[in-house]
Amino acid sequence: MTVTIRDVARASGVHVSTVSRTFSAPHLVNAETRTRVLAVADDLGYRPNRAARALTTGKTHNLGLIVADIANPFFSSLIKAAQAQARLRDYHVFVADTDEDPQVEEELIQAFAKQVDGVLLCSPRLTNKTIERLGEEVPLVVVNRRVKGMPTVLMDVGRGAGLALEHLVALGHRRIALVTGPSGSWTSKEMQTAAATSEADVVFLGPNPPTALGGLSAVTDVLASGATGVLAYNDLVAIGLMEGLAERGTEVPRDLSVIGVDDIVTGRLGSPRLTTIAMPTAAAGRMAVDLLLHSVDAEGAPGVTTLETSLVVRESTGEARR
Amino acid sequence: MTVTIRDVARASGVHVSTVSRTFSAPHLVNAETRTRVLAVADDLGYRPNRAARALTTGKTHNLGLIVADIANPFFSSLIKAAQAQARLRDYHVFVADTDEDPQVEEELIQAFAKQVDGVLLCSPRLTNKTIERLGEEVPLVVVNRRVKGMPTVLMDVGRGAGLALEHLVALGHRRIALVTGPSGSWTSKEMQTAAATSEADVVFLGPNPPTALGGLSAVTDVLASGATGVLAYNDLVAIGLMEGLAERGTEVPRDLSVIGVDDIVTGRLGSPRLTTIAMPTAAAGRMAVDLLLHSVDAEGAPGVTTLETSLVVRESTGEARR
DNA sequence: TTGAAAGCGCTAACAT
DNA sequence: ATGTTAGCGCTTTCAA
Repeated sequence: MTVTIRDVARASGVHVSTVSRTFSAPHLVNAETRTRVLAVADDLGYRPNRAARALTTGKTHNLGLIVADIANPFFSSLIKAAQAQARLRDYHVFVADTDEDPQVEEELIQAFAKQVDGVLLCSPRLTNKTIERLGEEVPLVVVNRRVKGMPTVLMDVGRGAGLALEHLVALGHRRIALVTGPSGSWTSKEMQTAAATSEADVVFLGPNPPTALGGLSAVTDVLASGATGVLAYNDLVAIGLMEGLAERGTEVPRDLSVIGVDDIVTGRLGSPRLTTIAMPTAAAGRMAVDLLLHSVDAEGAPGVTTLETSLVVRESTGEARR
Repeated sequence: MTVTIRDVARASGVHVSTVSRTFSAPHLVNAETRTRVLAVADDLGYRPNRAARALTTGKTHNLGLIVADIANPFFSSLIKAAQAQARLRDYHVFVADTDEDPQVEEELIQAFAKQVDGVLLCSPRLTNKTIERLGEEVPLVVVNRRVKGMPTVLMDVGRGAGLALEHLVALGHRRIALVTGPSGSWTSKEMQTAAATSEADVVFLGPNPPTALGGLSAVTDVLASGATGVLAYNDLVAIGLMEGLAERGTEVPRDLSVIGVDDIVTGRLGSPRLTTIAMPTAAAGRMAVDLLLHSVDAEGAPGVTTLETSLVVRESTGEARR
C-alpha cells in the first residue's frame, strides 16, 4: 500500500539507487533521468521514508526539546526561538512536556533517542547523574542547569536576583520573602544563593509549584512572614500571589512589593504591571540549538554559555511601608 | 560505537532473535536466558533502537500533535490532556508549533510522517484539500475543523457564540462587534455564522491574529464601530482588547462589555474577570488521542465527535450603557 | 551517469 | 525455547 523507492524504480525503469540519488543527491543524476523519476514519483505519490533514511545515514534532521510545562510562557518563548533557529538549519523540533515529573522526563529522553539527532533539556528536574548517563544515549544540551561535561546554556538569574534584592533594599525593604520553586530547580538554588549575600533579612518560603496556583497558595505564608517585599520564583508565581493578595485586600505595591522572574507578557498586562527579572529566553533557545547542532557533528570541548539577565522595574514595587 | 542487538547476542552466546525476543516478547524466552541477556545488555549499555524497530513493525508508539501557537493556553491545555491520555495507552506525544504558518504546518506533517503513528491537527490553518491529501501519507485526526472522511473532534463554538450573543442582547446591547480570528480558522467562521442569526446588529472586525496583540490593535476599530458589546475570537484577544481599552480610559463593563472564548486561566485572574465561552479542551485532547489510536489499528468509518461548550458569566459583561 | 550488492538495527515467520 | 532466514525502506561504497 505504501509506495517505496522500489516501486518508483520499477515504474521508471531505473535502479533503486538512481531513485535514491534523485532525492538525496540530485546533482549526481542525469537531468533527464531525474525529471522522469521525479515525475513518476510524484505520480505514484512517493514520499521518502525519513525513518528508514535515518537508519542508514544516522541523521534524522529532527531535534527533541523537553520542558517541564509547555503552558509556561517562559518555555514557549524559548521553544519558539529554538524552532525558528532549527528551521534555519533545516531541522525540525519536536517538543514534549514532562509535567514536572522527573520519571516522565527520563522516559521522554529515551523515546527521543534515535528518533532525533539530539535533545534540548530545558530546566530539567532530573538529577545531574541521570542526565550524564542519558547523555551517552543521545546528544544533550542543557538549559539552566550546570552538568559536568555537557554543553550548557545558562541564564544568569543569580545576578538578576541580586539586582532585584538591591532594588528592594534601596526602596527601604528590610525583610524580604523569597518564594522558591520546585526542589530540583537550578534557578531556584541560584536565587537562594544570591539571597544569602543580601543586606536584607531574607526568608525562604517553599518549595512551591512554579505556577500561578503555587503563588496563590503561598499568600498566607508570605503575609505571615512579616516581609514587605517578595521575590517570587517566576512571574506566574508572582501573578498568582498578587491575585491572592488582592483577594485579601493587600494592595501592591502600597502594602507589599512583588518581583517576578521571566518577564512573560502577562506580567506586562493588567494592573499593577509586574516588576521582573527579564530572562533572555529567545537567545537561549537559539544558542541551545546551535550548541546542539555543533555537538552533533563536531566533537569538541562542550561549551558553557552564560546569558545576561536584567531587572525591569514596573509598578509592582515601591517604597517599603513603615 | 553504538551497541546493537548483535553485540548483545555475541556477548551472551545466543542468537540475535533471542535478544530481540527478550525485549519485545519476554514471555517467549527462558527465564534463565532472559536474565543473562538482560544482564549482558545492561552491562554493554544496550538500548533498543526505536526507529529500527518501527521499520519492521510499522509502529513507532509515538503521536504527533500540531498546533498553531504553543504559547496559547487553549492549546497547552489540549496538549496536556492528549499527552496524559496517550501515556495511558503507552504512547508518547511530540508537539510542533506552526507559528500560524500553513506552509510550516504542511512541512511538519511531512516531517512527522513515518516517525509517528498518527498526527493530531489542532485548529489547522491548512485548506481542507491539503489536509485530505496529507491524510493519505499519515493517519490524521482533526480538531476544530470539519474535513470530509477524516476523524474529527469539534467543539460547538457556534452554539457558545449564540449563547454569548443572547447574553449580551439580554443585557440590552443592540450593536455588537465580533472581533474575528485568522482567516483559515473554522472557529472564526462558526462564530460568524452564529452571529448572522442574532437579533443584535453584529459588525465583523477582522481578520486578526489570535493573540493579545491582535486584540490590542483592534481597539480603535472596536471603539469606532459604535458597539456596546464585543465578542472576541478568543480570551487572548479579549484580554489584549481590555488592556487597550483601559489605556484609552474606556471602562469594562461600564462602557463596554467584552466576552472571550476558551476560558483560559489568565482570564480568571486580574480584573475584571473575563466572561467567556468555556471550551472543553481537555476532553477534546483525550478524545482526539483515542480516535487516532483507534483509526491507527481499526479501519472503520471515521467518527465525528462534537463536544459542548458553555457560557461562563463573570465580570466583563454588564448592562448596555444607554 | 548508472547498476549491483551490502548493510543500517531490528522483527517475524518458519524451522528445529 | 532457540536458531535460521528474509526483509522493512533506504543509502552508499564499488564497479561498470
